[in-house]
Amino acid sequence: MTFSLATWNINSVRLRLPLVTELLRRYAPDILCLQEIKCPDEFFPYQAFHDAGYAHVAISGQKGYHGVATISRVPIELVERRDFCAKGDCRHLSTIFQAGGLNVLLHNFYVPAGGDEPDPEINPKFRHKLDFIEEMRLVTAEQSEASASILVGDLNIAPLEADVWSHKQLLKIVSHTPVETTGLESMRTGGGWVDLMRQAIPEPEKIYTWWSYRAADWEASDRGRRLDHIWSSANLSPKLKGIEVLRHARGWDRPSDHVPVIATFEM
DNA sequence: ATGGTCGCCCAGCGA
Repeated sequence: MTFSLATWNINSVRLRLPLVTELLRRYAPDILCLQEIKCPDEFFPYQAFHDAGYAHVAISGQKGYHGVATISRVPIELVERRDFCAKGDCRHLSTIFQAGGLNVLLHNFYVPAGGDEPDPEINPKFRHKLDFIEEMRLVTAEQSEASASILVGDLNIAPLEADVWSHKQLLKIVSHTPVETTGLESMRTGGGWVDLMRQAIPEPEKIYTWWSYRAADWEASDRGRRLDHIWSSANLSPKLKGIEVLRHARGWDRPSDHVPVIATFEM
C-alpha cells in the first residue's frame, strides 16, 4: 500500500482554508500536519476538512499565535500535546495511526523562530529556541518490528549548506547559526532520526521550503531556506518512495511564506 | 547597512 504524509506551515488555517482544501483535493495526502494555525481549538474549521474527506483531526491551538493540527483520512489517536519549555505555547502534537501493518507514532512540531539576535544572553527568544531543541532530545525515533516513528514540522532551522541560498551570508542569521545547525543535527542523529528530504534529494542540490514575505520578488531573488522537515525512524527510510516540495505554492494568491512538503511511502 | 511584509485582530507582538 502507498501512504503519503504532508507538512505545511499554513500561517493561519482560517485565512487559507481555500488553499488547504485545494491542496487536499489535488494531492490527497493521507495525513496533513499543519503548523501556525493561529486558531483556538473551538474555532478550528472542522467541517471543511470533514467535507474534504478528512474526518480525523487532532489539534493543539491557541488564540493568535502558534498552534499545530494533524488532520487525516485514516483514523488517528491523540497521544500527547507536550508543553515544551513549559511556556504554555501550543507547539507540539503527537498522534498514532496504522499503515502497512505498523503502528506509527507521528510528532508534529512548530519550533520557536528565535527572534533576530543570535545571542541567548541578550535575546530570550533565542534562548527559548535553544532550550526547545535541547528538550526535543527526549523525542527519539522509537521503532520495533511492529512500530515506527515520524517527526515533521516547521523546525525553523536550515541545517545544511544546501538548505540556504547563501551559507556564508547566513552564518550569523537566526535559523542557520552553527549553534542551531549543530544542535539540530546532533538532536536528530542522537535520536535515531533519518532526514528523509535529504535521503531523497541529497546535497548539494538546494532545497527551500520558505521564502520571506519581505522580498520584493521572492521568485526572482530566490533567497529561500529549508525550515520544514520530514524525519523518520530507520525502519521507514527504505519505504520512502519520494519527496515533493511544492515550490509553486509560494506563488499562490495570498500565500503562506512556507510551502507544503509531501512524503510518499510504499508500506 | 538598512528596511523590507505578513496575520493576529486594532496594538503591538511574533515571525
